[in-house]
Amino acid sequence: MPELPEVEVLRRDLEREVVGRTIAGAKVQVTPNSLRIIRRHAACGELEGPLTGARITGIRRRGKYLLFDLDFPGSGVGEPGPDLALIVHLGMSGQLLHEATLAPLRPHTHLVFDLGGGSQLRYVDPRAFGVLFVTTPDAPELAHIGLDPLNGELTAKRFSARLAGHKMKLKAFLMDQRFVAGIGNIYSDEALFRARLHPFRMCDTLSPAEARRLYRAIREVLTAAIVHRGTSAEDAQYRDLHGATGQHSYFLEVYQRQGQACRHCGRTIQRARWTNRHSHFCPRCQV
DNA sequence: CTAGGTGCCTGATTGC
DNA sequence: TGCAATCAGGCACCTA
Repeated sequence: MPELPEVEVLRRDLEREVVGRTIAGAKVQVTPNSLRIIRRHAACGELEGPLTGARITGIRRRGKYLLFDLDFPGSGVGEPGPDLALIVHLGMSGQLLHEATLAPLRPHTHLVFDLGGGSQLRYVDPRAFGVLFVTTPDAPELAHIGLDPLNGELTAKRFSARLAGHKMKLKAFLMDQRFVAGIGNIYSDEALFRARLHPFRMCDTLSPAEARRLYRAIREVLTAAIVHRGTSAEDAQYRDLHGATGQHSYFLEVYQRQGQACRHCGRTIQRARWTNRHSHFCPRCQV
């Protein structure tokens, strides 16, 4: 499932391939799932209208959200900054694919953006947990998203302070988008393993050294995953802009390795349920 | 403030 | 062989 590294890989691909291009046309494929994905708009036209004729001037990321900055050639000449933003959240199974206009539409294609020059940007999402909408460039809908662990916003000091102020499990803290932006089930498990911390430890029981260890582990795990172009695990259908898989699944230490030996100490990796979600961890390495 | 539950959805897998 | 049940997960929303 797309978390920060997967969304960042996609952002970089999009920056290279679609920034500077103009959306010649936007079309919602009208199905119940498609309408649910664009549910912030009452009608397809509210999305198709504003997007048509817009020039893509930049791609930003906030946590797991992608923001396409859009400019309109005719409007606000000389005004700095974009006029509008297109927000995309991939949910569980969303894919943004740059495909030839002549290529047949895949099943579960919900939106098609015509980029001219014989190519299209397509939003495909079998489980349809994704969300897509247009808003103002400051995107007030994303105000709840917390600090980014990689771009300098989340310093070790800020992280430790936030951690100490909460009485909840580490797993819950890491997954909560208000505190650290962009971490989901895969990378919370991997970061906790790397920091040698048990997922059910309480935030306020960590020593300063342990908090720093967790901070470093988060950054190292996310950075490595970006280098490997993301995780495309068995049930994680992540694909990049060209439909290619990421290679980070080969580097996972605990996620979906339950029953297998810990590569560090040899003990069997455990899986434990916590409020409808699973945590994977080594019972010896993680305390 | 936090914990924990539900619903949304499809495809792969498991069970009978 | 075939069909039904189960599970995976992020997030919004709800109650205690």
